[in-house]
Amino acid sequence: MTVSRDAAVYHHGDLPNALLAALSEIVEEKGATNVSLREVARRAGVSHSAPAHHFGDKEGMLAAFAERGFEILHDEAATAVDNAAGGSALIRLAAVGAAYVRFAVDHTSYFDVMFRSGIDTPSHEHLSARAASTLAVLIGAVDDLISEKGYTEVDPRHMTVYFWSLAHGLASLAVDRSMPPGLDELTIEDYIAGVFGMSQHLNGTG
Amino acid sequence: MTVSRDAAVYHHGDLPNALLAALSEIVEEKGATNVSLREVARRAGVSHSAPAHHFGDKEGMLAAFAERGFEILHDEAATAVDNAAGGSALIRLAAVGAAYVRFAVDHTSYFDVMFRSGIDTPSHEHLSARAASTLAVLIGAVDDLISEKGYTEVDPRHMTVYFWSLAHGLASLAVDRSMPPGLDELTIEDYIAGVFGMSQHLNGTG
DNA sequence: CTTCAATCTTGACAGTGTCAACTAGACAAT
DNA sequence: ATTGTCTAGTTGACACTGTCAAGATTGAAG
Repeated sequence: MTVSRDAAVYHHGDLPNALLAALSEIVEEKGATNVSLREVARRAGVSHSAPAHHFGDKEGMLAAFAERGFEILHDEAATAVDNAAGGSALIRLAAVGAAYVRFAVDHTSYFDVMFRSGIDTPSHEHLSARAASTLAVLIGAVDDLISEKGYTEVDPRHMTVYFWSLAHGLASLAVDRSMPPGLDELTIEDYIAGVFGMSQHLNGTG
Repeated sequence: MTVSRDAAVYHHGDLPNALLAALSEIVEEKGATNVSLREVARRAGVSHSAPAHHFGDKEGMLAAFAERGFEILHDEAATAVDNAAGGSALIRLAAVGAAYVRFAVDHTSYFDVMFRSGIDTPSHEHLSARAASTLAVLIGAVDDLISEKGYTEVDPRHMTVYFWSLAHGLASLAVDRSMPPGLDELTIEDYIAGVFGMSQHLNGTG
């Protein structure tokens, strides 16, 4: 994505996308906490303050990137539900969780910026809207489970937090590669099967 | 913790502790990603490069702080197990999880630095040792559950990751205050009861 | 009293985020 | 063709940052 910089180019055509692509590279190399606006600009072949012109400030740039992350996550979670349409509600719920973890592992730079770059999500309107609509996929799957099982004593909000915690926690551990000793040689699919299988085992349906 | 700076003080007596106390303040105010060595130094009333002298560099300072966080978390988790010594192994396991979440909420600055400041834990020997011994508390509680229940088909490593994910995920959501709509007015104790209660409900013992 | 190591300071350097002022180009109206 | 105007990008400056080398100060051991 690094671009040779001969002369000033005043109309790039699609600079915001180019900047976010450069950002993605840098996050992958050095982590979300070691990003600088100026290096993003350098890699995109533009002047040092071009990014701020498009995104307002550094946090704005990270928020724009995180927004895209939520779009991708939303789509992948929704697709997972569709692909598991033939199974039980619990299967679909586990599919959402697995999609969440796979997203974190396959798109680490997005996950890193979304959850660990220090941006204040609520203060970015578009970003928090995307986050909410992503969460809605999970909530829908939980509601399906509750109505399928006919649960009456279960608070759906608690169950949502339960599955969200499970998925987000596993995703965090996997991205950090901080698995327990003796478990770090397993693949991410092993973790997913183990954890969501544990959930089903404890549920007595596995 | 801010100290008036009249003249040079060459032997503070306990500067490392004073620096980490100042760090804690700043993290609480502005988050772990907005910390600077120089502001830490200013608040402790010393010169701008005193922190680097004690901790090597910025990441070293964060690592030293994170190390203390793991010590506290270890102690609180171990205490939780002791306090639940009369109950079942599952009760003790839930107590460890609850202690984990309470630690994150009550000591947000520690949690923030430990897991979201971008430090590379494995490259800090003391830090990763403390992290491992903290994890050992959880592993012990899992082993107890498995032997108490007589599980034979359950991989203890999978079960460890399961409970760790649950606790770490809930802690992350709670610290970020990113709970589902309609659930943000509940207290952290509600979340804990809901999530670990969910775990027991699915297990058929609650 | 001397030496010495540890503690902390001073000063410098390159890199950073942000802001104001400037410029280049596209595009429409005349 | 000329003009005007809006958007996109630049330039230059400022205060702040992490890091490093060199110096200053102190407590303690001999």
